[in-house]
Amino acid sequence: MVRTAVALADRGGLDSLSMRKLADKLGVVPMALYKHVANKDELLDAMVDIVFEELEFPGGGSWRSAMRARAISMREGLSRHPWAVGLMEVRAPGPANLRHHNATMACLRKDAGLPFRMAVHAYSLMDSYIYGSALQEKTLPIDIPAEAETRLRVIAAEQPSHANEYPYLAEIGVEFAKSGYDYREEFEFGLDAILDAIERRRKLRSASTT
Amino acid sequence: MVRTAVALADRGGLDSLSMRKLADKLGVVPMALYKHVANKDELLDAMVDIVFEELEFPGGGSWRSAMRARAISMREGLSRHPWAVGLMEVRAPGPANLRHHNATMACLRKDAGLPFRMAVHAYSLMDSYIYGSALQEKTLPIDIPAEAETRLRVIAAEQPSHANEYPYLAEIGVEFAKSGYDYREEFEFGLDAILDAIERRRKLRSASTT
DNA sequence: CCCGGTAGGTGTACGCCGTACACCTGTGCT
DNA sequence: AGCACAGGTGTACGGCGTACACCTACCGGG
Repeated sequence: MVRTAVALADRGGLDSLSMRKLADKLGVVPMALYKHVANKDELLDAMVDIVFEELEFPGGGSWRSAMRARAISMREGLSRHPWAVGLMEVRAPGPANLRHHNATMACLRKDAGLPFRMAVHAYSLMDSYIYGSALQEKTLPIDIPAEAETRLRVIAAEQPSHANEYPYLAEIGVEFAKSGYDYREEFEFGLDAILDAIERRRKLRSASTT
Repeated sequence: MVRTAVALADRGGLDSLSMRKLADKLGVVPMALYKHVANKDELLDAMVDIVFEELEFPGGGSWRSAMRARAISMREGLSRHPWAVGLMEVRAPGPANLRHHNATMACLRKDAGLPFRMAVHAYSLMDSYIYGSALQEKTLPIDIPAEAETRLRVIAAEQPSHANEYPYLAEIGVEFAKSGYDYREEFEFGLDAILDAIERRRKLRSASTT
């Protein structure tokens, strides 16, 4: 049932996931669902935990490669399940969710050797970036280069008197029309920048305490 | 009308902003609103532009101080208007929105002297982080230290056999109960880390081209 | 002075949503 | 044989966005 709900939300977004449609898909009457979940929010919680289950978090390597793999896997997961973007950290965490957070903290505390506060900073920084990237990918209306260019051209064209008022926006339109916009590449640039910054602070701290 | 809608959404969230309630608040019948906006989405667009209007973006100083002030102002805005978090970059951008993006690109291109691709990378990195932080602040259920601790304690208590399965989560519960969780402080740590990383890449590039 | 257009408020109605509540049925344990 | 209970059903309520037809008050040009 939860799997079906995830599939429904994957194609069509959260809006097209209603208890009625889900029941239909399962060949059952809407109210039958309430024998398995208390309400729709509980269903969403269960769906989120499925997303967490899909995430991979390799141990064994350096903290940096582990955190990098985690971030990439998470972005991919949220890219597959855009509906989950605003829901990952709300309400009751499921078992996979708990496991994931615990493993991440363990990696930062033990493998990277960060003190508690620093680990929290690093965690918060990385997750904010990951969720923010997923959110942008979900909401930004530039998917196809041509579309992006059209959009920005239209903006300029709508008010001819303002055509040159936003030269930098125009530049974006032109450039993206030429070469496209790759969310994955964009994400990895920022990810590596962030990992660098964390690594630097880690070294600074361990140098000052030795 | 749009101001009233913003006020309604500020207290009570997006869910409690319905055309009917808004009409009520304005002493008018629901359908009257449709003489001023085509549909609810258009209303949301207008509301988002109000948020952009509130943002401050000081010129004059260094690119770094400008971008830092922008980021902080943006986080504050999204903290005041949590409902806007998922809506800032969707659909038709309003005039304040266009102005803001153009000014930001101008700062990165001209003041910071970044080439186009690099400016886009930096912009994407910063905005993802800002939106992600706002999203976490909105959705994470740890607002009051006591509540956070309770939550995590409950998680451990629910399955006594698993009580020690998540030692790092337990640590988080204990630490935050002691000292609280400050979203602003957390945000600024990451913000400065990101600004450092961008600055480093900027210097590297300009060194290699001279 | 009238008169038509228009800006803006009204009332009714439709189809969707989540879900409360009472009811029914088949299965398995004692 | 009896019964509890898991799980499917039907009806109904209140809320939502909004299509559509209607009404009213104003305002500029003949």
